[in-house]
Amino acid sequence: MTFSEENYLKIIYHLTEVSEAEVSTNAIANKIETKASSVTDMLRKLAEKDLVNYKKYQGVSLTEKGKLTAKMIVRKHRLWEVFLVDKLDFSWDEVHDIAEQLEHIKSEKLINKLDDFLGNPTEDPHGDPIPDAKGRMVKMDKQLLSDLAVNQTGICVGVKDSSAEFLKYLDKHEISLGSKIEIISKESFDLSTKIKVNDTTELTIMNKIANNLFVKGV
Amino acid sequence: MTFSEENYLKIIYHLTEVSEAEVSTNAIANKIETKASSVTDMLRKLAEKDLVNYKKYQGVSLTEKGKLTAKMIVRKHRLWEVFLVDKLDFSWDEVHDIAEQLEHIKSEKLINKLDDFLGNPTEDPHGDPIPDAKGRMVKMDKQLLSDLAVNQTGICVGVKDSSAEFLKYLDKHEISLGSKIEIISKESFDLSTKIKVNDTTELTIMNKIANNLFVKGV
DNA sequence: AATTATTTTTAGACAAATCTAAAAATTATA
DNA sequence: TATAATTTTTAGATTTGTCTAAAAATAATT
Repeated sequence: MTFSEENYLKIIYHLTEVSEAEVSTNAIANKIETKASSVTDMLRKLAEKDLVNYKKYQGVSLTEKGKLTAKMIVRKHRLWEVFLVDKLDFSWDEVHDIAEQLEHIKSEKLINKLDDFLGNPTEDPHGDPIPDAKGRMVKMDKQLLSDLAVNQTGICVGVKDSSAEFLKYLDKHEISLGSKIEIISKESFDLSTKIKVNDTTELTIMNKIANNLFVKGV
Repeated sequence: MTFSEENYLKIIYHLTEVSEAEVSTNAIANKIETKASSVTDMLRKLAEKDLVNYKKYQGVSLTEKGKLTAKMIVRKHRLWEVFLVDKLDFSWDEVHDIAEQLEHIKSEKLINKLDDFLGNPTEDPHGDPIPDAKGRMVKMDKQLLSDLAVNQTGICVGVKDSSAEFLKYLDKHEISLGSKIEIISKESFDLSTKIKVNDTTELTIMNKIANNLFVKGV
């Protein structure tokens, strides 16, 4: 299993996570920043190895084998992120790129020992679930902040967009996992929302923010 | 800097460490398990990048730039080994292969934070010195066990051969870093040595063992 | 010193992963 | 439903690191 093959599997996994439907060649090409023709080549190779279901022009999906492989990569990625944040004191906007590298380290024993060392966490620093050694993961019931009505309150439990820019925005406004967020009012004209963070600070956020923050109702 | 280039630099570094002389193409080929022709190709490439001094048929040595690069790889390798042993509870014979992968992770910040997390160790689990962020390393004065005379005593401070086989042999006979070793007698006929470990166990070892164990005189 | 043996390099080929450009299939639109 | 637009695939080329086999240089031996 090469570095590149693993990246394709991971991308396909993430793309099927949201929509469930077959993934298109172009969708993969965009995510992985390569050309459609390169994707086609790789899909053939992965199909050959029975990791994806691929029919020309019809898009791809992961086989069970492919799905498990992808989950193990995601597992490694997220465990390393926990390590970086909890043990090495990285901030949550710095860990993605490093975990992209660490996720390809091959050693089952290593990842299982790391899992234990970290106390078998079920979520990474962005609130995403961590698959266990068998690929199982607990899915938390969470909703987008934008789905809360006025006067409702939620606890921040994750981010949908985990780009460094968005995470830094949250840091700046002192929103992190566990923060209490109350919807004060909504402005339908510009789709902005006024919220109160941790019972103290009032803040007006744009739709782009509310659509990318996961909360759990209280 | 590719994975492969880093491996070549590291090998050349280790080969020059022992003898100081120019390294031959074949010496590298043997260590890296590849063909001499492949080595020639790579040496050209490394010379192009000003990482090695290379003249056809004359062998190679590292430039200052190449040496520092190699030291940073060694630094990463050894720090990760410390992490694996101290934090994840691996035994000293299991860590080499995993560290071979981890040493290629690219992030200065990561390795410096890891260094701090581990308490800025100066030696890895095999007693080898760990270069600091600037490439400096403390070299301990150590000698081979085979250089001790009868009745002399030393403290085990490192291994010359860090193969899993040798390390497991040492484990079996309860020799580890810090063990006290006293030379009881030497048999010149078969080059064997009778030693006493930690003031308790007597043991007869072959030359192959005594030549690969570093001790510090007491 | 001449010849043999060994080491090293060159030349040409290959596999993996990518690319460009063109062809084929699918989807959208008039 | 024809035609246009888009997507996807094919064909052929490129790069990186490797290989084999042959040639060139160096080292060893008689």
